[in-house]
Amino acid sequence: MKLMMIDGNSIINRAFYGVRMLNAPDGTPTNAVYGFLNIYSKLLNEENPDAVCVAFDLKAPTFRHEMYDGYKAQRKGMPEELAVQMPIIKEVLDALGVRRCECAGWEADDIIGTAAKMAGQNGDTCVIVTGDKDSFQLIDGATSVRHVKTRMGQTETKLYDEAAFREEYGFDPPYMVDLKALMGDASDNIPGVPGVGEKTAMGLIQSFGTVEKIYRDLDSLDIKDSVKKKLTEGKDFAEMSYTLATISREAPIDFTADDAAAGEPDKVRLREIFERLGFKKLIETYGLQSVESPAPKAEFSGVVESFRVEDGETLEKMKAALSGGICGVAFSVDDNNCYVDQDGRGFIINGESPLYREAMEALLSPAVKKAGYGLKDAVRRLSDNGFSSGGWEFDGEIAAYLLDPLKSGYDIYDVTERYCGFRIAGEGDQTEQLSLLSDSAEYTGKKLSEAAASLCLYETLSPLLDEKGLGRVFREIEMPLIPVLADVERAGMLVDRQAIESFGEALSKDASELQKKIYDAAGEEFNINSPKQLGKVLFESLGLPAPKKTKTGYSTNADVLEKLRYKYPIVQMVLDYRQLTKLKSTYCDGLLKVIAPDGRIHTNFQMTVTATGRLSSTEPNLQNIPVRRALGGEMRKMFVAAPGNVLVDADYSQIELRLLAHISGDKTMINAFLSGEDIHAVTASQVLGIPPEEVTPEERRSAKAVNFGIVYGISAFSLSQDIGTTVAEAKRYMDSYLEKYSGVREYMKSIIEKARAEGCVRTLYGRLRPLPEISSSNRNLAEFGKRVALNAPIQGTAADIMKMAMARAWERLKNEAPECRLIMQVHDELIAECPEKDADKVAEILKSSMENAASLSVPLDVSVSAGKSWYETK
DNA sequence: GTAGTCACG
DNA sequence: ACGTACGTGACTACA
Repeated sequence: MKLMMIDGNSIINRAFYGVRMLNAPDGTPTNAVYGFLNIYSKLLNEENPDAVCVAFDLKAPTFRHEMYDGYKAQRKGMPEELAVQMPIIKEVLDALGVRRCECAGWEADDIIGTAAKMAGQNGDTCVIVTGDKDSFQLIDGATSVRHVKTRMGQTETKLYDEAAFREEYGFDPPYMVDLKALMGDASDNIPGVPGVGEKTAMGLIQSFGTVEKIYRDLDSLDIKDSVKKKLTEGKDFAEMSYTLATISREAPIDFTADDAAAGEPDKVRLREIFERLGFKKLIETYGLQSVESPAPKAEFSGVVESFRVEDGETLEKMKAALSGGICGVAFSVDDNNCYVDQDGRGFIINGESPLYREAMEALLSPAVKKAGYGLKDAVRRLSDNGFSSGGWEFDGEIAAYLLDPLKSGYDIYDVTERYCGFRIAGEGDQTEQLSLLSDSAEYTGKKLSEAAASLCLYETLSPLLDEKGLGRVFREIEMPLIPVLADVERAGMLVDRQAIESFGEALSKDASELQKKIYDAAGEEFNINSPKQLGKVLFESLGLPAPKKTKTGYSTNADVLEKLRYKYPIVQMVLDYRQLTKLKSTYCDGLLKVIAPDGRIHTNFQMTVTATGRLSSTEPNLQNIPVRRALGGEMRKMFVAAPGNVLVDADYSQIELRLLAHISGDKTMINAFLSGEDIHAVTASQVLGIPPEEVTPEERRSAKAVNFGIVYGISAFSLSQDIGTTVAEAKRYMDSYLEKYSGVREYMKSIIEKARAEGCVRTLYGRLRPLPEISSSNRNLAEFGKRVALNAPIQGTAADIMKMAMARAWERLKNEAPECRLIMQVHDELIAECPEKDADKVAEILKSSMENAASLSVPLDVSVSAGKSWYETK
C-alpha cells in the first residue's frame, strides 16, 4: 500500500505565508487552515494514497537543541497568528479521520523518516510531502518526496524520486546530508561552512562524494585555495551541521501504514468547525450541508388519523395496534390523558372515559414495547396513580444525552429537529410542524405529536447508539434504571420535621449573637453575607492582608479566611457565621419547604445532566447533606426510618481508586487492593519505602491526598496546598508515587494521547465523554481537557457500576424483601429502608448486588451498616 | 442572570 | 509565564 506522510509544520508554514489573511467570524486567523486544506485535497488527488499521516513538531526540545543553542532561534519565530491556527488544524484533521503523529523530543522529519523506513521494510511505498528539501535524504526505491512550493498564492508541487533527484543534484539522495553540512540551511538555522554556498557545496559533493572524504583528503583536493581555507576554518561547523541535518530514523512511533489507513470523517464535527471558521465554501465542497438535520424519513408522515378510546370498538382497535411493533407514547399531567402513536395512527386514552383503566393497563403491560421521552417522570406519575408499568424500550431523552452528554438540556423539540429533521408542533410554534391531518384526525395536539416524535426518535437513534458504541450503556445501564429511580423518588426519605425546626431556631440564635460580635469587632454594621461588603470591611477598614483576589474584588472564601483565622478573631467569627447561616438557609429552611404531605422528602434524580454519567439530585439536592463537620453532620439525625423500620446504608469503599488500579492495570496497586490492607497506609509505605507499621497518621493523610489527587489529574502545586508542604516536596512525593505505580503513569500518558487522537474518552462500558477542549489553543483549556481525560473514565465507570448495582438490588429486593424500598443514592452510597426484621437480609442484598455489579482485577468492597437515622448508619 | 460561596461524592 | 483537582446544586447579593 501507499503511505503519504505529510510534514504538518512545513506545509502549514507554506500555507500561512502563501495565502492572504482570512479571519473567522470571531476574528481568529484562518488562512493557514484554509491553505492547508486546499493543499491537502490537491495532494489526495495527485497521489491517491491508501493511508495518510500528518506529522508535527512539538515545542519540546530535541537532541538538536541540546547540541546547538542557535537551533531554537527559528522556532521562536512562529508568529502568533500562525500559532493559534495549529490546534485548529489538528482539530480539523481529527474530524477528517486523518491520523496525526507528534512525539516529544523528535521532529516531524524524524517521525517521517522512521515511518518511511518502516514502510519500506513492510513492502509498502511512502510519499513524503514537505516544503523542506531536507527530506530529500530519505529518497530511496520505496520512498519519494513531493515538494510543495507556494508562489503568488498558487501551490505547486514536484515529485522527486531517485532519478529526479539525481538529475537535479547530480548525486544520490543520501548525500543530501553532506550538502546541507556544507551549505547549511537558513530555514532550520543550520550554519554550514561559512562562506560556502549552494554552488560550491554542490560542486564539492558532486566531485568528491561525502563530507568525510572531503576533509580526509582536503590537502590533496584540486580546489581553490580560498575554498580550502574556508573548509579548514569551518570544520567544526561542518561536523555539527552534519549531525543537525541528519534525519533520525529511530523515532519511537507506534503505527504502521495500516493504522493510518483513511478513517471516516466525522461530518458533524467537521461541519461545526467549518461553520465556526466561516468556511462556507468548504462545507459545500465536503458535502456537509445537511449533517445536523438529515432529511425527514420519507415514510414518516406523522399522525395521519387519530381515535379517542371511548368505546369497545376503538379499544379493540388500539389493542390490535399495540400487538404490532413498538409504539410511541406521551402522557399529559394536566388532563390525565395518554397519547399513543402506532405507525401514524394516534390513540387518545381519555382520563374520564369508563374504559380508561382497561386501556391504560393494556398499554402499560410489559408485553407492549414503548418508546417515550423523559420516561422516569412518567413512570413515577403512573405509579402515583396506581399503574404498574413495563415494556419501556426506548427513552429519546436518554439517547440524546448519551450521544452528546455535554448539552445543557434535551428539549424534545430541539432533539427531534436535530435527529429527525422536522419540528414538532409546539406552543406558539409556527414553523413547519409534524403533519397531523385534520381531515381524518380528531385530535391535532402537542402531546400526540410528542408520542409520534418519540417513535421517530426510536427509529433514528437506536441504530445511531449502536453505531457510536453506546448501545450497551443505553440498554444495560440507563433503561433498566428508569423504573428503579422512579421508585426511589416515590419512596422518598422520612424526616423529623420538628427536629429540623428546632435545629434551625438554635442556629438562628447562635448566628444573631455572632452577628453582633462581628459588628463589634468590625466597628460597623454591614451585610456579612455580601462578599463585597465583607471584603471591604476585612481588607480595607480593618486592614487585614488580602491574600487573593477574584475578578470582582477580594476573595473571602474559606481557604483564604482559614489562613487568617488564628491571627484575627473576627475571621474565625465570620467562618462560624457562614457555617451557621449555610446550615440554616440551605438545609433547615430549604428542606422544610419541600417536605411532602407524607412527611417525606422526594428528591428528583436527573439522568441527563452530568458529563460523566453520574446522577444529580435536585429540589432538593439530597446528595449534599452535610457530613464532614460535626455541626453539619447533626442534620443527618433528622433523616430517619419510619417506626419499626431501619435505614440500611451501603458504601463502596474507594471505588474510584480501585477503578484506577483496574483500568491502568498497575500491578503494584492491584496487589495492594488484593491484600485487603488499608490502601492509603499501603500507599504511604510503598511510596516512602518504609514498613507499613511505621507509617504515621500524617504520612497516611498525605498518601490519601495523593491517591485522591491522582484520580483528578492533580498538579504538584495543588497537592502542596492540600497537604501543606512546599511545592518541591509535593513534586518529589508525586514523582516517587508515579515511579512506584508506573502503570498509573503509563495510563495517564496513554489516555491523554488517546483523548487527543479521538477527541473523547469512554468508560469501561462505552459511555462517551467528548473532550472538545483538549486540542484547544488556550493552554488552560487544554490542561483542563487532560485532567478530564484522566478522570472521566474513572468517575464515569464508577457511576455505571453503581447504576447496574441499583437495578440488581432493586430486582432482588422486590422478590426477597418486598417491604424494603431503596430511598437514596449518593454516587457511591445506596440507602434502603426496611422493617427491622429484614435488616440483615437487606444488608446482604445491597452488599452483594454492589460488589458483584462488575468483575474487575480488584475486588469491589462494600461496607454496610444499619441505624434508625442516616446519622447512625455511619 | 452572574458571581461568589459552600455543601456533598 | 501562568494557573493550579474531577463531578454536582442551592443560596445570597447585586447589577
